[in-house]
Amino acid sequence: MNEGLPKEQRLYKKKAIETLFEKGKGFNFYPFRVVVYAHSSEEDEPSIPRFLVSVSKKRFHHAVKRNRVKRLVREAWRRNKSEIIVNCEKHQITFDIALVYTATIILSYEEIEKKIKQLSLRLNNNYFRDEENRTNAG
RNA sequence: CGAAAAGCGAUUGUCGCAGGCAGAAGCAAUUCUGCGUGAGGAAAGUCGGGACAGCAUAGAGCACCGUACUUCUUAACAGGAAGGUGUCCGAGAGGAUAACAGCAAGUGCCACAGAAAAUAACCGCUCUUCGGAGUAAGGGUGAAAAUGUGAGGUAAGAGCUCACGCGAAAUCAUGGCGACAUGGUCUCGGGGUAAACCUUACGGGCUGCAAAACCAAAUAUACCGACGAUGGUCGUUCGCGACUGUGAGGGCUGCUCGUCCGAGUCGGGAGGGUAGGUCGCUUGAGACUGCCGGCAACGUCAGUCCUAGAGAAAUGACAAUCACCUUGGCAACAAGGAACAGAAUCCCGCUUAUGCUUUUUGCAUU
RNA sequence: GGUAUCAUGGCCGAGUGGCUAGGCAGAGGUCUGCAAAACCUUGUACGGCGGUUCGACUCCGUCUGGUACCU
Repeated sequence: MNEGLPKEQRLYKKKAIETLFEKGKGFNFYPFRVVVYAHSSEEDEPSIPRFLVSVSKKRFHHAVKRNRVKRLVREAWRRNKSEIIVNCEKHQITFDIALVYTATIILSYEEIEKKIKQLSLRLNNNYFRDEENRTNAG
């Protein structure tokens, strides 16, 4: 039952979004620019990944196409984030992530899902393996 | 070849999102389960018009803006219907189209060319006392040149006069609710331009759901410059209160009035705080069907139905089968395709973008 | 979502319905031993479509694109 995407797993508060883009670290991962801000959970914050997808009006003029891209990306994320949830709970981490779609064509669902899977793997390696090493060492 | 209207896949499975209803758990926030609902004809542009809300349940005058053949229709409109007139197309029947009041109220403008662009005299013509006077027949440039033809008339000419036309204003008669049409009388011949100023008639208060209302949270004010009422009467528990004045300044649209508030206000540059939730929010000039009235747009009445309400912003993804279209094929089938486009307070229009399917209907040909 | 406003050469920017100024930049030349500066010459524009008008950058409608404000 980890495939849902309720409101608490989405990033919708203005302040949280500003914090993410201010403090988070970004890197390019075609077809996305990924911005991540992983930090220890505070009292009122749950230990889960919080997700945001953004498609610029500059690349897709029509709202129909923007909606299509957002729906595909959201769907792919929804199906492939279960491992990150487990890791977040384990390490008491709030994991804010923004996916900015930078390609100029609409990729198929298969391609996007493939990319999201690769991304998920990379995130798990970069953020949670380090945490484990550090806790073990410390 | 047109015209009008309707539709935009269906079912199943596995996940997912947003409202609603019902049930269960919980002190509550909320969670779980079930059922059912969830983009458009343009949701778009924001070009008209409203509803609704705030400002005085919106006042006067001027300014400003809009509209412009008539009648009807509508909550209203620059929308719609039926007619009228002009222009264009057509042999015709007929069709298409029009910001379609006024330049005969006033003012302005009309480049270049041309004698002259609107109280016409440069050439020409005629007369002459050689100073000049009369004259719009001829000049051919221009987008536009002073009503056309003929006759009379004259020094030469001219609507100067007459006849027949053309066009216009006024007026009368007939028909029509009316725009207008037909005919008569009389007066005229004034070039174009009002999407030039303007005139006439009618209409328009301003701002917009980021309006407005409520709850919660958070605060902090000081400095500089300008302007400013604190009077009277009554009551009094002597704190003050009521009534009535003077009043800077502010609200109401740009100005003037008018009106309301009024003890601090305005301007300047600093500094601080918030930006979370509820409501507005979807039952409405609603939709569909039928009768009747009307040429029609549309209206009255009756019955049935409830049909999105998000908020970093839902309405989705994948798979299978069946339908739809195109191409190939006798067929089975195979390959490919499916437009324009995504609600944001809500309606009525207009405009723009659009692929196909279905239904009704008109014309032409066979 | 709503309300305004703008669009003129490569860039900035004026423009009463009648030939679209000016500056910067570019190109060629003069000057110089070479350059700079100066001077001379020169190319390049009215966002698209339609209407009014004899004639439209200008007036009107519509479409496209940009900018600002309201929270």
